[in-house]
Amino acid sequence: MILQDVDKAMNINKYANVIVDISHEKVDRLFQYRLPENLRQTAKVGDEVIVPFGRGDSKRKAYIMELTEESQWEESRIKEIISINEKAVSVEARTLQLAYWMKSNYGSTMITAMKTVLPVKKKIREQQYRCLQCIVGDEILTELAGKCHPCRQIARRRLLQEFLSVKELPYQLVTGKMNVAPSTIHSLEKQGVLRIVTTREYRNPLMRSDRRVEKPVLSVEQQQAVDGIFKSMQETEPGVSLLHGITGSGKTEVYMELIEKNISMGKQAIVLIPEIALTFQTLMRFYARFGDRVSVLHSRLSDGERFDQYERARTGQLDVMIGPRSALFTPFMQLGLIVIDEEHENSYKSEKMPKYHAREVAEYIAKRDHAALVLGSATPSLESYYRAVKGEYHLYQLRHRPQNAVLPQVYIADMRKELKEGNKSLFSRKLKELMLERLLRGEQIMLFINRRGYAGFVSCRECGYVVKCPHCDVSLSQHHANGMYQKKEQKLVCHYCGYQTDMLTKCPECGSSYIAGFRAGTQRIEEELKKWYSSVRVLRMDADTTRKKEDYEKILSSFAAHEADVLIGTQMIVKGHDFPNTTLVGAIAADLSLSVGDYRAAERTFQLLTQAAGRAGRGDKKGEVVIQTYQPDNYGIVNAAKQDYLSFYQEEILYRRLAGYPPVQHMLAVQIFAKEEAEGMALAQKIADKISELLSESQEKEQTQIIGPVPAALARINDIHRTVLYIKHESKQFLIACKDWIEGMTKDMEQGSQMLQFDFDPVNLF
DNA sequence: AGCACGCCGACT
DNA sequence: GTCGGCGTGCTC
Repeated sequence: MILQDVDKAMNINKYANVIVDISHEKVDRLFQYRLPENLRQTAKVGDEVIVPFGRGDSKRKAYIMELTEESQWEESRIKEIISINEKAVSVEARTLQLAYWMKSNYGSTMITAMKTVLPVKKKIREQQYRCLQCIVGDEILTELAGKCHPCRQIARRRLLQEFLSVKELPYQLVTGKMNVAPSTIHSLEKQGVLRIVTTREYRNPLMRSDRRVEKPVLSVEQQQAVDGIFKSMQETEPGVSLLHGITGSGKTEVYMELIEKNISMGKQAIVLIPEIALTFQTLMRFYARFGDRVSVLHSRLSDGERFDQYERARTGQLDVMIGPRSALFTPFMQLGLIVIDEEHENSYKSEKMPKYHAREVAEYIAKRDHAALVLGSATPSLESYYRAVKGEYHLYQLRHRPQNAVLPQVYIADMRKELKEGNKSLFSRKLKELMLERLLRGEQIMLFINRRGYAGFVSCRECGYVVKCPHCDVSLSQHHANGMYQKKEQKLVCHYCGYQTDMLTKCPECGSSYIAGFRAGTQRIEEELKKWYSSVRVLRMDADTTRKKEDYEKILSSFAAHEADVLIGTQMIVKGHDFPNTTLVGAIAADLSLSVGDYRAAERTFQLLTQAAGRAGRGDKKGEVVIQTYQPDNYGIVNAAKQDYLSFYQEEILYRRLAGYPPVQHMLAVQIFAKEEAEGMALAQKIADKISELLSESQEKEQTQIIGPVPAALARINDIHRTVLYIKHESKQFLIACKDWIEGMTKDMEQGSQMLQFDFDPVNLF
C-alpha cells in the first residue's frame, strides 16, 4: 500500500504499452506488459524491448509506445518485459508521432510506418574510415594526367585532376561516385602518387583542401527569392515556398545561400534530391561550400554507414544532410530548413507500404519543427503550383538564366506530315539537317526517347501473337547475354517475377518462324542512326546498358569526355546532367508518354520535354531542340516547345478541375490482391457497394465519385490478380475516413488470400 | 506472423 | 486405439 503510494508520488510507471515487431493488421495494436522493478527507472517511450509474445511466449522485439501507472488488464494476463535493448537507439517521441501520422494518413501497420521512419536501428561498432591522400605535387599530377590514354584511362585522369584541387578524397567517394576501379587506385599507390590512409573517426578531408570557395554573385531574381524566404525563416511559422525557376536559372545557388543563412541561425537543413540527380558535381558543390558539415545519404551506403550519418546529425556534427526521400528522416535537433529539389519528380512518392509523398511528409515535419520548406522546380507539380496560386505557398520566380545565357530554339516536327511527304525514317528532315551540322562541327547530340527503358517485346510477324509471361500479365522481353545476337543464345525474361525461358524459334500459335523481338526503342534509333551516318560514335543508355549501378555514371562521364557524338537514352539522360558541348537535343517520339492513359500523362510529357529541351546549350553555345510528334497540337507538347509553364498549368488545371482529379480533388486508390480474379473483383465490388450504400444516407453523396472496380493496369503479377477501385472526393480527410472504414470492414472478414493496400493521389498506374 | 489447439483419416 | 494432417483463432 505504502509502496504503491510512493510509486505514484514518484510517478513511476509499472506498465508499458508496446507495439510488437510483426507486420500484420491483426497484431497492429498496443499490448500491455509489466515492467520488472529493475527497469522501471530506465524505461522510456521509444525504447526497444524484448517481450514474450503469443501462446509459445516466443521472444520478440517490441517498441514502447507509452508508459502507464495503471493496468487495463487482469494482473494475471499481463506478462513481463524481458529486457531493454541498450544497444538500440531509443526512438524519440516525435518520431513515434510521425510514424503514427504516416500510418493514419497513408494506411499501413504501425510497425511498417516505424520502420520507414527509423531506417536503421542497429548500433554498430566504431567505424573505420579510409581515404586517399595525394603525396605528389601539382606538376607531377599534370604530367601523369597528360600521359593517360585518352580513352582507356579516363577514370585515372579524372582522379589525378581531382587531386589538383583536393589533396585528400574519401575512398568511398572515389570508388563510388567517381567510379574509379580499385586496381587503378592501387597502381597509383604503387607509383607513389597516393597513399591509402585508414583512420578511426570520420572526418571529411575536403574541408582541409585549399579549394577556394567563391560565393557567386546572385542575380536580382535569385536575391529576391533568398531575401523573401529568409524573411519567412525568421518567423515562427515559416511556411512553404515554391521556387519556380527555368532550367539553368541557378536554383541551387539560392538553396546554398539559404542553407548558409540557416547555419548562421544555428540550425540545420535537409536537402532532398531525386536519386538520379545526385551527381558527383552537385555533391562537390555542396562539399566545397560547407565542408565536413555536410553528409550525403545514397543507395550505396550500408546500414551501418547510414546509421552513422544519422548519428552525426543527431549529435550536432552536421549542418546539412543531402539525400533521396529517406533523408527526410534525419534526426536533427534544430531543423530550420528543408529543401526539395526537382519537387515534381515521381520518385518522391514511395511505392512501398506506407505510400507516402515526401512533399507531404516534409510539410508535416517542417510545420512540427517550425522550419521552412522550399520546393524547387523548373516544372512544378500541379499540386504545388495550385497551392501557390491559392496563396498557400509563397511563390518565387526565376525567369532568366544568369550571364544572359539564351534559351534553346525549339522546333516541332510533325511526323504525320513527314510520312505523307515520303519520309519513312525515324528522324524528321529538320532533325537530320541539324544533326548533320553538329556532326560536322564536332558538337554533341542527345536523342531522347520518351518511354520507359524496358527492352522490346517478342511477337509473331505473321499472326501478331505476343509472348507473355505465364504468371504475369506482361509481355516477356528479350535478353541477350554479352551481346549474343543468335536466337539460341537468347532468353526471354519477365521483369516482374523473373521468369525465364529460351527464345522461341517458332510461333506457338501459328507455327510461323517469323518470330522476333521488337528492339528496344533506343536500339532501333542506334541502328537507324548508323545506317544514315556510318562513322557516328554512339552511346546508348537504357535498361539494357545500365544493368549495374556504376554503368550509369560510366556512360555519362564517357559522353562528357566526348568519347561519343550521340547519346541515346530514355528519361534517365535528361535529368540534371550538363554537357556544355551538347547543342542539339532530339525528342524522338515525344508523345509516347501521352498514351500511358492516366490523368498525369500530359503533365509528365510536359515535364520531360521541358527538361530535355533544357539540356541543349548550357554552355556559351546556342542550343537547338527538335520535338518529333504525331500530336503537334497537344498542349503539353506545344507549351513545352514554348517553354511556357504558366499556359500549360492553366490548361491542365482546367482539365483536372473538370474531371475532378488531383490537386483539385483527392483520390484514393484501393488496390486489391487476390489469388483468383473473381475473388478480388467480388471483394472490390463489395467494398464499392458498401461505400455507396453508406453514402446514400449522407450529404457527401453528391461530392463523392466511385470509379470501378476494374482490373489493374498490370492485371496479374506472379499469379496474383490485381483489382483497383478509386474513390474521389474534395477532402482528403474524408478519404482517410473511407480508408479507415474499409480497413475496419475487411479486418473481420479477411477471408481467403486477399490483401489490400491504399494509395492516396497515386502517381503511377497500378 | 507464428504457434497451439482442435477435430478428422490411415497406421504401429 | 494413436500419430499427424493443416484449418481456425489468439496473442497483453
